[in-house]
Amino acid sequence: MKKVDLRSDCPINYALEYLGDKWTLLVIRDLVFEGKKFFKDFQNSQEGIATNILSDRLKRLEALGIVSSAIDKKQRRQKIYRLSPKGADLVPILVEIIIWSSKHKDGLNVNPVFLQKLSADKSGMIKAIQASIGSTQFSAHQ
Amino acid sequence: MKKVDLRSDCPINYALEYLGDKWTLLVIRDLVFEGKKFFKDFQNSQEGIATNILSDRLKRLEALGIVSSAIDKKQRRQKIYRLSPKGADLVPILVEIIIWSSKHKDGLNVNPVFLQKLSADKSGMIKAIQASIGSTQFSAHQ
DNA sequence: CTGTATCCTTAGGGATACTG
DNA sequence: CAGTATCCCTAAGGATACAG
Repeated sequence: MKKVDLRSDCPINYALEYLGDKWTLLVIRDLVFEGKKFFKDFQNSQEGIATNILSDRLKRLEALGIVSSAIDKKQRRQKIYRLSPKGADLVPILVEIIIWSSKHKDGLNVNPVFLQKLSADKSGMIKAIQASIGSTQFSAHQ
Repeated sequence: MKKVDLRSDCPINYALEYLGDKWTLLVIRDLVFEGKKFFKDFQNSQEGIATNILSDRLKRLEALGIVSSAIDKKQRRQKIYRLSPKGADLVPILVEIIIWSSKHKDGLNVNPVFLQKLSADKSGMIKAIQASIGSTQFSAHQ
C-alpha cells in the first residue's frame, strides 16, 4: 500500500484523494445497490469498466479497508467481494448524491418509490440500505 | 457549454461526471465553509490550485448553474462568486463526506464542536450551514 | 487583481493479449 | 473465470508568462 501525501488535512480533500475518480464510487454503488459480488459482475456494469482499472480499484478499496474479499466456499475459484463497515458508512454519501442528481437533472434512471421512501424517512432508509448490502433489495434504479 | 454524453443515466454517475475530479468539490467547499468570494480567495486555498484550473472550474460550475458571478459593486474590477440554490443543495453531500472522513481517518483538521452539533441535529445544522453561505460562520475546520 | 494562453509532463484509463 | 501485463493515447493538470 503506497503512502500518499495528502494535499491537505481537510476531510473533503481526504475523501477526494481516495475516492475522487470516475470509477471508485461506481464500484461501491454496485456493491451497495446492485448486490454485485464477483469480478465479472462489476465488469458488466452499465458504464463498461476496463479489467485493469477494475482490478486496480478493487485492490485500492481493499487496501483502504472499504472492501474485503474472500474465496467463495461454494465456487472455489471465485473471489467474492463485499463491503466492510467502513464501506457501509459511505451509504449516506451515496444517498445524498442520488437525491441531488435526481433533483437537478431530468431523465436519470431513479426509482421514484425509492426517492419517496427517502424523503419520508431518510435515516431509516439509510439503515435499511446498510442492512441490505449484498442483496438487491434496494435498487436506486428502476 | 459543451454537450457531454453521459456514460449512463445513473444518478451517481451523473454527479461523478460533473463534480468527480480532484478540484471541483474543493471550490464548493471554499464557497460553503470558508466564505470565499473572489478569484484570489480560491487561489489561496491550502491545496494550491493553478490559475488555469481554477478558471476552468469556476466556468464549468457557472455553466452548470451551481455558481453565479457578478461584478462587485464596490470593487468595480472584482468579480464576485457565489453559490446558487443548486449549489447550496450540495451541502448535505459535503456534510456526509466530512462525517465519513472524520470517522475513518485520524489527524484531519475538523472542528469537534462542528461534528458535535452535526450528530446532535444533522438536518438542523445543514439548514444553518445553507443559510450561512457567504459568511464564515460555520467552518468545518478548526 | 482577474483571469487567459501556452507549454509540457504525467497519470488515468481504453483496448486487448495473456496467464493461472 | 479472475485477474495481470502491455501498449498506447488522451485529458488533466502543474508552471509560468502575459493581457485587460
